[in-house]
Amino acid sequence: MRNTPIAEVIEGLLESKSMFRNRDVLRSTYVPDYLPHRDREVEALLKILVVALRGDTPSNILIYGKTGTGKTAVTTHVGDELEKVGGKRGIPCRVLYMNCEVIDTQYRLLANLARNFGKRIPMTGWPTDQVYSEFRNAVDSKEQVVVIILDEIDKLTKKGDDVLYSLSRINSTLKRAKVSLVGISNDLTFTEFLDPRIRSSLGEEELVFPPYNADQLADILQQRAEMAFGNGALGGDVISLCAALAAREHGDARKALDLLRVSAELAERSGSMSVHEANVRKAQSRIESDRVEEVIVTLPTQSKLLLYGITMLDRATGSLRKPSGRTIMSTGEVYRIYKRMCGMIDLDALTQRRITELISELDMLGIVNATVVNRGRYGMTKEISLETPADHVHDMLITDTRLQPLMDLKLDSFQAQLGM
DNA sequence: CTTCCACGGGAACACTGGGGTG
DNA sequence: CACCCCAGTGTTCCCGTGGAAG
Repeated sequence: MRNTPIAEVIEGLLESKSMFRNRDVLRSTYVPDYLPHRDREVEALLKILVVALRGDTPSNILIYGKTGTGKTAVTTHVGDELEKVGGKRGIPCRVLYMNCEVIDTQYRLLANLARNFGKRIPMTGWPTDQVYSEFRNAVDSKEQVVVIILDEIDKLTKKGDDVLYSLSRINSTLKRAKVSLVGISNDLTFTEFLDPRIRSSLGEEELVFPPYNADQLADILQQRAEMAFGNGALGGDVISLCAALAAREHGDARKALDLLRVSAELAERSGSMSVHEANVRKAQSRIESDRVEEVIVTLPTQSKLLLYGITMLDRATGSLRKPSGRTIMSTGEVYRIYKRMCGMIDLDALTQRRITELISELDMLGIVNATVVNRGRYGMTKEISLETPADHVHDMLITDTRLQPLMDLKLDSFQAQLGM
């Protein structure tokens, strides 16, 4: 291989037979024509929205369900159908999909909506209400039905109460057009923090998507596998294993699909023409470690340094701890280390208030475990422990150039500094 | 009943990157 | 051009609060 020109290697790889016929159908973003085990949900959603084609205003809808229960797939699928039928019947019907995890401010949401109607809105600069009226006027410029899908709507509620309020009652200001909102959330409790007026108008109808069980997941995988692979590419138990593993995690179809796709990719890379159970097991740990790595390398410098401090503490106490147990650290300890390290690499230290917040973020990302405990006379703190082996995290962190000066920091001298 | 340490909400601030207007 | 307005981000400052150990 070493002596072969790269061009030839590429040629060879391209010509070698692939077990895949169509890899993309295994991605969770792919929406098939038929969604197994979601007939009820499709029908329910369609029933609510179809009144728009009779000239009435459809209710606003909230859709709940854990990740990978088909919320987005069902909604976009129904949206497409609605647009098609509307077009056939001469009723202009627009379905706008907005992912609030990406479009996460009021301004950006309104600007994106307005741009869908050909308005030119600058990225920033205008007052929000001006963007709102641009959008409103664009919508009301003719008779039409507009369905706005707000995916991950819970991400918006923190900073976007106002926009939800105005959108939810936009209909009363429209003369010709009709607007319906479809909010999608995986947090069942998110309306609790909402202004009651918004809550009632947004949640006129509510749909809850139950998680898939293992059999249903297997059906979904079977459907996709037929499109994705050539004959005989899958070993006997591969699908049921993927389904079982994903079912264990609240019936997440996205996870099941990822498992199947990555298993197949691993098998292919190892030169095999079929996927086996072993590939699935390997894929499982691979997906998780890829996720962790992705999260860690994209962390802002301050969080990296904080995490670096946590790994150092973990490693330093490693020799003292029982083989099974993790090192448990408190906020105070971690903060002291962090501050010391800031001095070493010439970085402004953040306040403890802020660090508490960063720790919580690391917790939500699943990098560390942090729970608040009340130790009575000894006050309140977070008990922090690493979720992934310290050495592993450590190796990823020192690839950051700004953390390089800390590389030579040896464990023993560190322990000495701590007085251990 | 006190005491202790940090949690976490809220206001306020500094800055950035973009308006529009005279 | 100078100038002020606006949204958004990341941060600091201030502070009331929890709840078991002492």
